[in-house]
Amino acid sequence: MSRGKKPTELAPRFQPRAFEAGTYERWWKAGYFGADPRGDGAAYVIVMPPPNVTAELHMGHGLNNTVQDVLIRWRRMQGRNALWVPGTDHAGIATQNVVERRLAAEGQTRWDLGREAFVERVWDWVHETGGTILDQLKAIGSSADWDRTCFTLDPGPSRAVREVFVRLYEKGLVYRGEYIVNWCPRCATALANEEVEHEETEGALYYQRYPLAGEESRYIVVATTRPETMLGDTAVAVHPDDPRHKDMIGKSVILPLAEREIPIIADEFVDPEFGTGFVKVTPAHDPNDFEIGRRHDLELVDIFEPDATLSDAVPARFRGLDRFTAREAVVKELGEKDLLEKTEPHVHSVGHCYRCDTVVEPRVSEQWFVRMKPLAEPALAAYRDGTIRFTPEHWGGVYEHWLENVRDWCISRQLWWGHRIPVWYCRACDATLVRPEDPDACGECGADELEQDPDVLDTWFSSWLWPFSTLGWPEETPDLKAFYPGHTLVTAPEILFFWVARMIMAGYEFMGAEPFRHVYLTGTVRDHTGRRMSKSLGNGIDPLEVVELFGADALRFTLTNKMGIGADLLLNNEDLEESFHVGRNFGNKIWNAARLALPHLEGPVDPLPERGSLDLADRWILSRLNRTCREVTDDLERFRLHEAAAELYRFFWSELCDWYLELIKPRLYDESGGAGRDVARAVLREVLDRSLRLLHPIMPFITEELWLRLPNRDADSIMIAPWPAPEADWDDAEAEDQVGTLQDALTAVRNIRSEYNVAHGRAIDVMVRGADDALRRAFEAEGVAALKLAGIDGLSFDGELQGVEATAVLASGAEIHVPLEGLIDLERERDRLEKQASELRDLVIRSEKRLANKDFVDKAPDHVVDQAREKLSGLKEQLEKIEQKRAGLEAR
RNA sequence: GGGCGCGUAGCUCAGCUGGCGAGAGCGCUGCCCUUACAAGGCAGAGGCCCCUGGUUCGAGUCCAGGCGCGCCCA
Repeated sequence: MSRGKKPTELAPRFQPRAFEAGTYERWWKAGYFGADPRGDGAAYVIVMPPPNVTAELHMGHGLNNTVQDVLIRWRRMQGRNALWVPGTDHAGIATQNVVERRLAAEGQTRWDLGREAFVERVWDWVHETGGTILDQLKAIGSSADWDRTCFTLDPGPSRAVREVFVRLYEKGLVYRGEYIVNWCPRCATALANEEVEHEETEGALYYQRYPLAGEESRYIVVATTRPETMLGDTAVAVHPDDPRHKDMIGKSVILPLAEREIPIIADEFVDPEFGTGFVKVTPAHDPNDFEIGRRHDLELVDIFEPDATLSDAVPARFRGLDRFTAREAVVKELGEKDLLEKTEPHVHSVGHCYRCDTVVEPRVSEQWFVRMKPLAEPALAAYRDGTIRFTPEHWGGVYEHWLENVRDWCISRQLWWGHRIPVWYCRACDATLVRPEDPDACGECGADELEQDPDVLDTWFSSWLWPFSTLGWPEETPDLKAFYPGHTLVTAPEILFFWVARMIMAGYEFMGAEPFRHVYLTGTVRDHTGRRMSKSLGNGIDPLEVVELFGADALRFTLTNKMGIGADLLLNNEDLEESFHVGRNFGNKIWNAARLALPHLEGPVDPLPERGSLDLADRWILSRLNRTCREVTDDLERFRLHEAAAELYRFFWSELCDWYLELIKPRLYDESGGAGRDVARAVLREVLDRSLRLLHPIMPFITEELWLRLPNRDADSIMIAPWPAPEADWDDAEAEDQVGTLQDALTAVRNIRSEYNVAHGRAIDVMVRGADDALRRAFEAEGVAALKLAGIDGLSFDGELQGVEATAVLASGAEIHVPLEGLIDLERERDRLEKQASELRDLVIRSEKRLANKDFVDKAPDHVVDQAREKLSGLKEQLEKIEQKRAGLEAR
């Protein structure tokens, strides 16, 4: 569908709402987002970090997906077979929590409904809200291949999950066992170590007396931060080499309150410096104690119910108490019995559930685990040999450190929402069946009394397969062949361990290759006071509101512009205008540049003419454009998106709009029928065309809207137009030099006008003395426009000084004289010149010092020394002229 | 306890591999509704680049230590 738009349709103001949605619709219908495994060009693949299926878009998603879309659009324009795989995640705990909360509002629990009905309810919720977030991603312009949208609970990814579980089980890398795990009493499930957030907390250290068995008048003192767990103590430990307590090893104490006799044992783990050197050992409720318990074959006394109330394992008076109430009760009773020696304030780290922030309880239970060491080896090697790289680089070290110390992964969750563990237990013969498909009968005894493991798998157990499960694995699909391994992963650093590292491990284990080569970790979005934006703090910004107000391009440009490598990103949630006006204003600038340009591009436009027929301004802008093109491409290659954005902003605004458009106006408006107008039109078309292409990955909508109105397009959409390459013969140092000095001259004149408040309408005469060749030729070539730009009426060279005039000396040595009879204030002029002279004097001194240093002259590279010499002579000339002029004024 | 990051204009930050007369946006000052744009134009003010040492001909940039602020892991 070839489509052109009439330039005259352009509204005077940039109104993104008028076209963004329609443009997106058209792209989609044209199939531009889709990638074909048989497509041309080398593949370039990004898998989208799947947002929670019921989530709503927040600024973190906005940032993340902007980066991905910039990269994918750029690579697509470069001719790569670009695939961006979208999808959503079932987010086990989070989603189940939401639905449970909704049930609670109806006065129900999931137990009231039963497993099947509850899961139905969750599906209802997912069907109701799922997909919202994907539509929201479309609103910000994301060009993902939506036809491939995947959900972690879809049949394909589900099959991959089972396949992986079975393979790992058969390899001995998945095992079941009774271990101490992190337990969230509110979610009533085990968590992986990574799912626990540690927080420094002001607590207390309780010194408790445990009487010696048989010598009740003597006691030892243990220190603990968690007195309530004493009810589950099964030993007291000391360090074997602790001279103070050596003689106590082998004795026993009477555990107070519980009135049980427990041994005093020796274990290397005990830190003699901590407390009294005696530590209580609670193997069922502390990870270290659990290890001690194993070594000494201690009994496990689990004192908690799943909801962290005290169980039947404790004396009747404590049963049913919540753990924090129990702490008070225990402390109170110990005090009453004179068994509490003292308490001291103590800061220690307390684990919290990453989903509900409840204090996590270490608890022994039977769970499924993945043995991680063997999986970590290739993932580590891939980082160390440079196969996988990180931006910012320092995250590589964090990744490496985690992998070196990786612990086994608890993958079972006591939830109902998720992938059910593919394990069946035979009630007849006790066999354990681990199968990718649901079995009908026991493989051992043939009985059909099978019971499936009630637990589900950690959500991350499906997302770690994402880079290949979304492409059809375990089938050997054409997609898998064409699009694996992928290339870039863009995500937030907080899921480096949860997701990124595990994906790399899974990639090597199941595909024999890395899932991507480059990991780009974004910063964190914060509010203007530096707090992380979050739902609970209520300080978030809804990206869709920003799109409504200012447009997706404004959102994207602002975010891109603000994202330094590794830097957090501050946005004012109380003032969206303040936060996003930069992007919006830039859009408006682009829009208005087109409003000027497009009417002049109506009718046939010539191809870019021979260099010989180009004006100075034309040669200059093409040279600058070339530079911009190189820099932007280089920035994108190095993931320096913020610099690409800044470079484009600078080029478009400060060079194209401020100078080029102004310089060619006389030619554009020239009705005389000369060739000049056609040349200007051809160059203008070319420059706009390329600038818009370079801007497209960051600002897809406005660039499309305007690009479609350009004549001589080579594609039906800018999205599939080729990425500009620099043209060797556009580089033009001479033109850059000439225009540069012309800009200096005009700025000097404008400065004088401004200094003396010369009204805008009042044209002035300017006389230039000592102009170098570059300036002379620049004025010759661009005189008409140049004079207009500074409000110059008559320009002359090397004339006689008038006497009463304002003067400026350019870096090139050229003198600008503006006779302003009646306006010049001699004193002011002297001050002006003196100020400039004084600045120059400082520079001259610095410069002379540097060149007087023999070491500098000998050791610095020649070109640096030469440059310094030229600089100095230039400065001296400039200074001399200013001083002369000032002295002249002094004489009056 | 271990590891990492940050400290540059009033504010938010660029400044990557050392050569800077230190930049941008906002804010500020003055002038201008000049027919693409007041969401704009022109001109300008504003900086012990946290501190102290070191490496180097040369340090905002590299190294060490200190101070202050964050983050991650145990």
